[in-house]
Amino acid sequence: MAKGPKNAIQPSREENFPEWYQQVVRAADLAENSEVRGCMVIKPWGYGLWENIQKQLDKWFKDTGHKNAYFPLLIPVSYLEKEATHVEGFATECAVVTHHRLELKDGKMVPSGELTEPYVIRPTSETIIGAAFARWVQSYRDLPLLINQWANVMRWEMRPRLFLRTAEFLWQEGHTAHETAEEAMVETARMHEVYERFLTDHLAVPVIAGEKTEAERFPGALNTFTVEAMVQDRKAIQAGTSHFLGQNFSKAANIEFEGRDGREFAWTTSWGVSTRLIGTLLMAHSDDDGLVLPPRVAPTQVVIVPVTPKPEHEEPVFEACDTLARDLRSKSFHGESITVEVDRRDLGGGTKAWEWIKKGVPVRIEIGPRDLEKGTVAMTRRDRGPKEKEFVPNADVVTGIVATLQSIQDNLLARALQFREEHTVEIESMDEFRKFFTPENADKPEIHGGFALVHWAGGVEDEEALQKELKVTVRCIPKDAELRGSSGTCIYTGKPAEGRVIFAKSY
RNA sequence: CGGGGUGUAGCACAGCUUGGUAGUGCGCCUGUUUUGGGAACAGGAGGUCGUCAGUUCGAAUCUGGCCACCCCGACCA
Repeated sequence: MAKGPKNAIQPSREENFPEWYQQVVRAADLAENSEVRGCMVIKPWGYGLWENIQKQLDKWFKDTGHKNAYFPLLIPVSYLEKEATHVEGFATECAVVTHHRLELKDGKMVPSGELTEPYVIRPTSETIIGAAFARWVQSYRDLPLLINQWANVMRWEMRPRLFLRTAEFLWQEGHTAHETAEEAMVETARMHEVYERFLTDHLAVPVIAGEKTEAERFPGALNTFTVEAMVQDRKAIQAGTSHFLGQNFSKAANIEFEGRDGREFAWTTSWGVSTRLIGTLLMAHSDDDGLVLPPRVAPTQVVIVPVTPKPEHEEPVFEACDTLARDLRSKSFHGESITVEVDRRDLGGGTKAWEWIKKGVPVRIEIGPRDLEKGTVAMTRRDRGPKEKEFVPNADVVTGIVATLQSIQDNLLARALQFREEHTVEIESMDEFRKFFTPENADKPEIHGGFALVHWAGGVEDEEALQKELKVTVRCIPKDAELRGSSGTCIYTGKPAEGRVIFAKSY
């Protein structure tokens, strides 16, 4: 019997993290590159993850008073022009629609029927939603207006990577309008917290919540709040953002209403997360055997693999599998019935087992003839080694499954948190700072760095200089008082600084 | 947009220097034996060699144009 390699994914994370990432995406059958550069085909296993993310977040959006709606894919260029900073921020990555028909010329279809005004395919929808809000809001009694949209957007990226940065991606964008600045700020903070809670409790990804500096702010926003995660190459990834837009967009789009004391402009917010969450999830938890999924978002939480050495075993073993599947499905985990799949495909047991390992299914159960005799099953957890098989009495599987799933969920979070803490340091000098962010091997940089908590009082130019020198940026000004720490001296400018910020390399 | 590289079966690649009619591994199909951790054997299907032109009796192989993709940089919520 030929043995496969020790680990399912080559190269390992240590050897080549970006390549490992791509191999995990492929091995787990999440998505593939399409014939259109920068666009991806999201396959059922990847889309199942997105559906779970959607389902759970959507519930929270509704719980906090929002309603879903849908706005057009095409946005008149003149709309983008209305907000100066905004157009500047997105101009370089817009796909532009200029024609509305094709004509056959020399056997080729060529665009014809030029539009009088070109459209951009939405890179985000502040402007077109703003125009709708302007129509909908007449009086302070129409406020607050709390809208969310699930949609695709397009940003023409130079260097695409599946889930992390693609030209087209799926996301959710919330857009709200309020009577006062205070209400809008409360909304911004509330959704920021929703994201923080979702990443922590559902994706088991610990995040640092905080505010962006001017250099990293959303084009057109007064304040941008972010949740930043650390993934296993110790880089930061922005997992969700919530923006306080002030009156910038309401003035641009004329969201004006009859207030309690005369005409006023509304205060707006916007907030979003995207399919990037899937890339974040992957890089936070997966190992050298492939994807590792937190039970709360796994498309299938338990897989049952029948082991049938002889044809005559099939009937009783399949029956036992189906019975167990039914019993497990009758249990509920966080209010949803447990998702179970029985893999009856006619393939070698080992092959099937490894497929599910690579897909990251939290719990794998094998049932064979010997188990039928003893009334047990063989159980493995994806957060442990692939050979750590436990033989569990049948009845205990059913009674214990909820606790097992929760234990995996908790373990993943604890593990990720520990990883982040191990690679978060307070730094007091530029020498130390440079050393922290400089790989020892310049030709083939090893995994290095992490989160650096430093006192900072620099401006946009100072951040740009550091980005140029070390490829690091301020990820956020942490909300958490403990991380923020006490006042001190800016590590770069020497000016007094109110507290610490987080520097890191980022996606 | 600059610098480098690669296009050969579903995937990964060899063959090219020295032109002679298409190969290997994985995957796929059929059969037999297998099956408690990535099975073995036998047989089989699958390719206008990125594209257009040139050289030649003959081009995957040599020459030129074009196209696509990848890496590095620039850019990037």
